[in-house]
Amino acid sequence: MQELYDPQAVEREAQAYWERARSFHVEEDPARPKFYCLSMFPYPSGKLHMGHVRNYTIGDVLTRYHRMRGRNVLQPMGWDAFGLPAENAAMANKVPPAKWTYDNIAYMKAQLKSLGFALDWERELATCRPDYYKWNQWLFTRLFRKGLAYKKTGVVNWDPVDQTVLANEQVIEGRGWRTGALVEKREIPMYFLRITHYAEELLAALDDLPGWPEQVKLMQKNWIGKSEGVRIGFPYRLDDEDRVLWVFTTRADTLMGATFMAVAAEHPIASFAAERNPEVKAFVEECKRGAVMEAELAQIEKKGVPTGLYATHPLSGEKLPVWVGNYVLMGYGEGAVQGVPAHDERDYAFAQKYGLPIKPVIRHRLGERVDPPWKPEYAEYGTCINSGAYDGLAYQEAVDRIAADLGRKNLGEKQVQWRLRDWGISRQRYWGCPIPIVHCEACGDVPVPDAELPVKLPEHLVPDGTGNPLAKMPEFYATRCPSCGKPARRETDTMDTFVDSSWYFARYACPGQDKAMLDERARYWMAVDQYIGGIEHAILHLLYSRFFTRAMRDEGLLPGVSEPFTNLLTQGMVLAESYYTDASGRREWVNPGDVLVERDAKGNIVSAKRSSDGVPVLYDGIGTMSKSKNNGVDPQALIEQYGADTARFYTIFASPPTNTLEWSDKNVAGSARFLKSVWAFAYRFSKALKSRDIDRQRRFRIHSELKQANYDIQRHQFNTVASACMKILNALDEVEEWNATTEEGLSILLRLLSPIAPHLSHHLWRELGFGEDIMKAPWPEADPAALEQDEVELVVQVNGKLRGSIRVPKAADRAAIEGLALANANVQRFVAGQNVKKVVVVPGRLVNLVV
RNA sequence: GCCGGAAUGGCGGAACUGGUAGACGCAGCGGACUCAAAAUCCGCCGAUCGCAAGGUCAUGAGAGUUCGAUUCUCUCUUCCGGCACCA
Repeated sequence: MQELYDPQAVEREAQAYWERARSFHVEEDPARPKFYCLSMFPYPSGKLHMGHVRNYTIGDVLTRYHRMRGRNVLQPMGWDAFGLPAENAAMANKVPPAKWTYDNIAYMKAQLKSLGFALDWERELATCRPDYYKWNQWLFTRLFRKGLAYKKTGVVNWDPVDQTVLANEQVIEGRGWRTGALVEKREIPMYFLRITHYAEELLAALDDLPGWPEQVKLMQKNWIGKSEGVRIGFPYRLDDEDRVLWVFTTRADTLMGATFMAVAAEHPIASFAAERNPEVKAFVEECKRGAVMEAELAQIEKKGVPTGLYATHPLSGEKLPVWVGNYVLMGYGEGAVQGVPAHDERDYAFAQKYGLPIKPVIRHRLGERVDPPWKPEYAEYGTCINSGAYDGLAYQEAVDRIAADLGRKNLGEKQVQWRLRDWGISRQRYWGCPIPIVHCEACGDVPVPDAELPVKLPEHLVPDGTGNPLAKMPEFYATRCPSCGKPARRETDTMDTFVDSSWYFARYACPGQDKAMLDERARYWMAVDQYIGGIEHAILHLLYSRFFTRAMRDEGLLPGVSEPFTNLLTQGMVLAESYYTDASGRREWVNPGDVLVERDAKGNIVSAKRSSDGVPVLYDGIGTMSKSKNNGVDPQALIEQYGADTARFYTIFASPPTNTLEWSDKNVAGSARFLKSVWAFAYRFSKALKSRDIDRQRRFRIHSELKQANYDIQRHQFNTVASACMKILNALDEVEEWNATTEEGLSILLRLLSPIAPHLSHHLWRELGFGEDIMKAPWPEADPAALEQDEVELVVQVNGKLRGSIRVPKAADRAAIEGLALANANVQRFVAGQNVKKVVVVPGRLVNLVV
């Protein structure tokens, strides 16, 4: 055995072994329990970043662990290959998105291979390939025929200079990112998927996902947002015609306190009023300026303007003014609300601002009055007052009675309302999956027949930022109607890339299948047993995937499978420090790898300079790795300097998977040092003369660590598993004793370490003669006999404060323990002269004397 | 603004079901080896009082429950993620 650890050589050799043995190839095997372990696939942005390394290392640790525990483990990999960055790169470099994407895939695939992940590459897929997106299109036509996909108008960000639709990301402070023009809202026809059809099921099924973090389930629950309330009609007259203005409210009990109505700027009443009233028109136009982002909308100043119209209160007959309000969302409920200033904070602010009456109708904890300023108690449930027939009723009774009374007048009924909206999938962009629809003047929107699928996306175009190039390309859009054969126009919008990623996990099960979207192999592998990815996907991607799985189930593609992911692990983000210099007048970001930092004894930064030229740099704090701040750490450099095992070990050791990980080059050196000392220890072991002795002390320590490590691995706290490896090595290394316990300990250490640092473990396992392939060795379990102890140490507290410790026989009874505790000299100092009122004994842990 | 998280030494983090706060590692300091440096090895390492034994304080802030709270409850602060066209 070589004396020095050469990670590059060890890794090359191990990877060649796995390649030769096809170690990661998997097939369906009904005889063994299956385990489908999946990490979210990457967007091929250029090269791997540390977030990828972390994500795939976590997945690989679980994959190798379950493999050693005898499961048939599938871990595939692919590419989320459509999307906006490819178009941006295309514009910047005048290269087609396809070429840029395929080049990136090739580079990143080589990087993934160099990290030694146990991936079955024979299942690789890329969403931009026709053999994949064909099935997006196929399923879309099925959903379209069922009415689960349909067309209606939707609102988009419009850049009036480039004459193009912008993504939210491309709108910066209300302006287009390339043109700087003020962005406007525009309504255009789009295709929607009817996710609301499954709203009830998507909500209820969250209770049957014990393997998901509570936090994610709660976010999804709130996002779906079921609320039970009452739909209420307020009659009004328009153009000598009787009409009804409908609102939805969860607070029908406050109906008698309604003093005004407010409608969204897009509401038909607003449009009608705008035609007659210039003030309303100006306000509606003002509302149309700006972007569509909810976060922005929610923070703008609440404003409104009266339409001049009045609606009739359905119970009191009072005339209520109808306003247009910029805080009313057209997309939620009816696009109109009742204004109850006394019991709703937003309505209160609105009424205060415009001098509208405030009429308290609920007795709240502070009494019956509503006086400025607003207090949260005003919005709480209470009994009705000033409400005529409803006085004295509590919330539920009031709602029931009011709904019943409204029902008799045909002006209301109880209703369930969802916050969840249908999913608009149309994108006016080139680099995506074409929507398989042909627009025919005679036949309308006709889905492309199966035989003509896929609708192929031409791969040679270069977008120029002024709209979708497909719409300027007759060879693409000029076609004939599949139904009547007359000339027709092909849809040029493409699908939201979230569609691509909503079912890829099932497609991995069916490599090579070109006759169907999925086949019976998907039934063997689905659902994914462990899904791993960033917390930033907690809502959209995961919800869309849950929806798609149900849509596929109902198409007969996945019988009996409703949930795609049985267990979910949401990893934290990888952060790094950022530094800049403003020597040149504007901020120039310096990569932390090029910064020399000087710290004081407390570790605070005293000064920092660029290593290349000594220019002083300033510290900007810690944040997500990004191109704009030039603080990305390139995993490639790390792999080249230390090897893949160190990169993997560090990302696992640095923090638990769910935490954010703050990058530090110095800590990497510590991980490298540990792997080096494992090698050094193995080398000395290989040379040593071994006895057959067992030493109980060390064996106890090793098996205690192992027991804890096995618990930690099950709860996915991998950083302490890495610590356990260090602790075991420390225990082995403490004495120069080469016996049977050393050998056992080393074999435990290598197996425990192998999911994290597989190359080194693989090499040493063979080198030391433990076996042919460590992946085929059984996972180590703690030996209960090794954990037995005759004596235990108990901590002694007086009034909850630590005052000493005692050693007692394992079987000692309460009285004996109490006696020993009181005999302790330091304990005596604090007990002397006082009454012991109570003695708490926690077996195996502590004694607390209360005086 | 709304929804969901997080906060422990100079730093990353540990602490099992409410039971010894700071495991393991990094950085730092002192020493050994060396002509010297690197590497390696040994020791120290929350604050504070004390010659020492030991004491006191301390888990973002403030309250509460408990024999005992980093852990449970309430209020607040700061930071992070998401908000439907970034992926």
